[in-house]
Amino acid sequence: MSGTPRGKAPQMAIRRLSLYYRTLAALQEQGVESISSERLSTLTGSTAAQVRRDLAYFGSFGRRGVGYDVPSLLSHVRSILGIGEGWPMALVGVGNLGSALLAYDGFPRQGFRIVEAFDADPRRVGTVIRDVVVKPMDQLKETVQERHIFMALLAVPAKAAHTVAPQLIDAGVRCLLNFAPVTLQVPAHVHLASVDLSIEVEYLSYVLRESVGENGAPAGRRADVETVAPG
Amino acid sequence: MSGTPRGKAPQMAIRRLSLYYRTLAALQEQGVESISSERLSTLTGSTAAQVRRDLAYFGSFGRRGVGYDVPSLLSHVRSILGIGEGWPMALVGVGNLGSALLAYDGFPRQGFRIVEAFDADPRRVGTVIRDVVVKPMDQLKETVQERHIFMALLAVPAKAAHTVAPQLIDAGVRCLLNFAPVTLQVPAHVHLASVDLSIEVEYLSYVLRESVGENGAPAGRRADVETVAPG
DNA sequence: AGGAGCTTGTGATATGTTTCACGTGGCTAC
DNA sequence: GTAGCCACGTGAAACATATCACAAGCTCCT
Repeated sequence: MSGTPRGKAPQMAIRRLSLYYRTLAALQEQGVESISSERLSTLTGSTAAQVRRDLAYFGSFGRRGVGYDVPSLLSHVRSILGIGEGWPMALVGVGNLGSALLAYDGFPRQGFRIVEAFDADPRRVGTVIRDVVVKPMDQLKETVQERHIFMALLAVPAKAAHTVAPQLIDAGVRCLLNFAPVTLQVPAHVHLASVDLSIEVEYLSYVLRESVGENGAPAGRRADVETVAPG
Repeated sequence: MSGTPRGKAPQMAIRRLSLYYRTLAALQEQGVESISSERLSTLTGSTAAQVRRDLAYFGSFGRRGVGYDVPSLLSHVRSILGIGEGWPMALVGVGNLGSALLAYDGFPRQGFRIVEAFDADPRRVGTVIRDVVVKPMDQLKETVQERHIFMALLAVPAKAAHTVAPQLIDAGVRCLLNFAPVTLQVPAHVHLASVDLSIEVEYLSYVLRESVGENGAPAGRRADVETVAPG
C-alpha cells in the first residue's frame, strides 16, 4: 500500500504534498509522462532533496536514473492525502465567507464536497446555494450523524465559534477547518486546522515594517521588479 | 523602541504574536490589567515558556514576579506587528471570495483597510461594495502608485493569478496575500503569504485517513467528547 | 530589613526539520 | 557487455525550533 508511512512525516511535508499533487495534476493534463524531483521542486518552490525526502516518508515511487512516472506518482499522492475518498463536508455559517466556500470549485475538483450547510439566522435558513439547502442549527447533530460527516468548515462570527465547535464535535465531526479568528480548544481525537486572515495580514504587516522604513516611505528601489511569472 | 528584534524571530513566533495580540485586546476590553505568561499561554494554546521566548525576541516587556501589564504589552505587540499604521490594501478579484474579504470586519478592526478593488470582469467594474468602487484592471498601476499601496490581496481565479501578480508588483506592491491555488514566484524583495483552502482540507483529509479506518468507519469511540470550550 | 514566594528572561538542552553527499539501481550508446 | 551518465533513496550532518530549568528581580508580609 502506498499510504503507509515509514516514520512520521512532518506537517509541513503533508502540506507540500498537496502542492506536489496540484502540480502533478496539471502536468498530467498537459500530457507530461515523467518528471524529476529537480523539476518538480522548481515548479512548487521547493528543493529537489526536499521533494525526494517528502515522498520517501511514504515509500519509493520513482525509478533511479529516470524520475517519477506522473500518473503513477499522482495516484500515490492522491491516495496518501485521501483525495477521492469523497469525504462529505458540512458548512456552518452561510454569511459572505460561507457562501464563498460553497461556491469554491477547488473542493469538488479534489473530491471534497459541501453536502450540508447550517446557519443560526432564520432568514438564511431554507435558502439554496449551489444545490445545498441551508438548515437550522437544531438539525445539525441529526444530519451530521445520518450522513456520516467527519469534516466540517466553521465560517461563523468569532463570538459563535466557541459555541458551534462543541456542537459539531458532539455530532461526531473529527476534522474542523476553522475560519473564525479565535483559538479553539478541541479534544485530542479531533483535528483542527485554521485559516486566519488576521494572522496572515499581520504577518505581512510585520515583514513590510521590517523592510520598509518606520515612517512609511519604501526603503528599496522599484526597479528590477519585472520577472515574476514562472520560467 | 519596542520593535527592535534581538536575534531573528521565527515566522511561527510572529504568527503566535498575532494570537497573543488578539487575546490581549480581548483581555483589555474585559478590564484585565495584568497577565502571566502561564495564563496567556493557556488562552492561546501555547506554553508559558514559548510565550516568554516569543516576546523575548523583541525585548523584555514584563516584570519578574508580577507578569505583563496588559495595556503596555498590547501596545508593544501592536507596534511590533505594525498594526495601527493604517496600511491601505488593494484587492484584486471581486468574486465570491473577494466580496467576502471586503466585508470581513477583522481587517478594519486591526487597522487594515481595503481602499481599492479591481476586477477584470466589466460587469463588476463600477459596482460599489462597502464603500469601495470596483475599478478596471487598467487603472491598477496608476491607483496603487498614487495611493502608496504596499499590500494587496489576490482573490482571482487560479488561471489569472500568474498574470495579475506581476502587475501588482510592477505597480509597487511589496506584500501579497494570495488566495489562488497556485504557486507564485516573486522577487526577493516582495513578501508573499498564501491562504490555500485546498491544502488545509487535504491536510485534514490526511489526518482523518490516519485516524479513521481505511474503509470510512470511524475508529475511535464517540464518548468523552463533551468539554470543548475553554476553561 | 529580610525572607518567602512568585514570574520573568535566558543559557543550555532536546527535539524536529532540512540539507548534504553519496551509494544504488537503471537507462543509453557503442 | 560494459562504460558512462543520470536521478532516486537515504544515512549523516547541519540547522532551526521548542523545551527545560534556573538565576535574577519584583512584591508582600512580618
